[in-house]
Amino acid sequence: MNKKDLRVVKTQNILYRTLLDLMKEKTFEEIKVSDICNQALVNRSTFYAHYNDKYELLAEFIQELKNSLIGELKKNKNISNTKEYYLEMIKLFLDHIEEKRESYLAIMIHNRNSITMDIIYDVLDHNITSHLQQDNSIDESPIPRSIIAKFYIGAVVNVGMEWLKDGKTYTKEDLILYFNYLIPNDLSHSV
Amino acid sequence: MNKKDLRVVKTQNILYRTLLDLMKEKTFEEIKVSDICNQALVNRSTFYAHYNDKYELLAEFIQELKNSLIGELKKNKNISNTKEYYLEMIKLFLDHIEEKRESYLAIMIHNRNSITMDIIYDVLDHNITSHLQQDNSIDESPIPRSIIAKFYIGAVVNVGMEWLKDGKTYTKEDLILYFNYLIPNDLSHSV
DNA sequence: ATAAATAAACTACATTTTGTATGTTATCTT
DNA sequence: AAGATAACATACAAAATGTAGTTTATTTAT
Repeated sequence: MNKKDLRVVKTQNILYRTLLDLMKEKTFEEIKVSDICNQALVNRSTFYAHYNDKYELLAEFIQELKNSLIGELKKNKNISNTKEYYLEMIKLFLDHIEEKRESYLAIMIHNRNSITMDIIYDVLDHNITSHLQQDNSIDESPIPRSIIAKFYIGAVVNVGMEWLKDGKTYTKEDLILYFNYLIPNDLSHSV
Repeated sequence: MNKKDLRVVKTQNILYRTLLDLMKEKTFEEIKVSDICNQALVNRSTFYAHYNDKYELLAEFIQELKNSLIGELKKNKNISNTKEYYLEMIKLFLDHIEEKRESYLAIMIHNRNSITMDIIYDVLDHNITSHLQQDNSIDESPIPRSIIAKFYIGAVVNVGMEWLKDGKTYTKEDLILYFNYLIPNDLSHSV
């Protein structure tokens, strides 16, 4: 297998990085291909040699975040159907958004919560929902599994995003403690 | 006070309506001012007589939804600091998204959850957070009020949006019942 | 019902941005 | 060191934007 041409790696990195920087200043839509190229000191024709348009560059940006989150969540070795599993998931999720803080803030500031939410929901949804499928502790639940999943995913993500924006008023450990209170021992909510 | 010129009302309505229709087909960004005008049978120069750009039209669209939600939530006469208040809030919220279903679906399909979320979060956040300020039943809570608010708002909105997208697999009454299970009697989560 | 007001249509134009194509120069790989 | 190829420079056609000036049609107010 051949190593990728250094020039290609360098150009793509710098374009990626420049997009990130520009998103701190303006909406993604306000960012023109020429803006990226000017700031990156890359010729515009070179840009088009790599991407068909700016949306492709953004897609790469998003995919990178998704992959990172997916990788992070895989670290969860807890296979129990208990609260511990979900709390561990949340911890890994917080680790991830903390690590990618710069990226998430960039897309949140000027692009509304939009893109962020979708990235995270996609991944978490897939993970949590599939786990819930096998969680027979909620067989007797009066609430459909999918609703339970949406409920807690929405809750955790919303708190997480606020935490990032707030500039970490609380420590990650604080947050996990709060979630420990907020999430019931019995996810099935059976009475 | 003079009545608004009929021509103006007519044109604005048709532009608004056309934007909504087009958003069912493509991304907001893919929609060109000329697309709107062609489909609306309105001259492009007329468009610019009303709005500086398509973003201004979208802003109006969003504002309309916000106002509608604000109006809906005001119907809550329950002033207690109990679970009833929050459940009533949720009911009104569900009424709202059901009524504005077409609009919400339009912005969700091609524009990712983005805009939707922001509209709703803004309004709900303002409402719930300010109510929580006066809720002294959670004075003793180990969890900050703002976190509690973000948690349940994210949860409810995420479930609500899924409900819309799913085409109402459950009735509104079902949903309210589920929320009744999912939301604890004691919001403070004190042990 | 008519006149004055004004919105909408029509037309034209300068500007920006996009996406593509082509030849040259610089850099990397083997 | 030679061949491969990425990046640069330049040019161009097409699309879309935003503005301006003129004419036509509709509405409001008398």
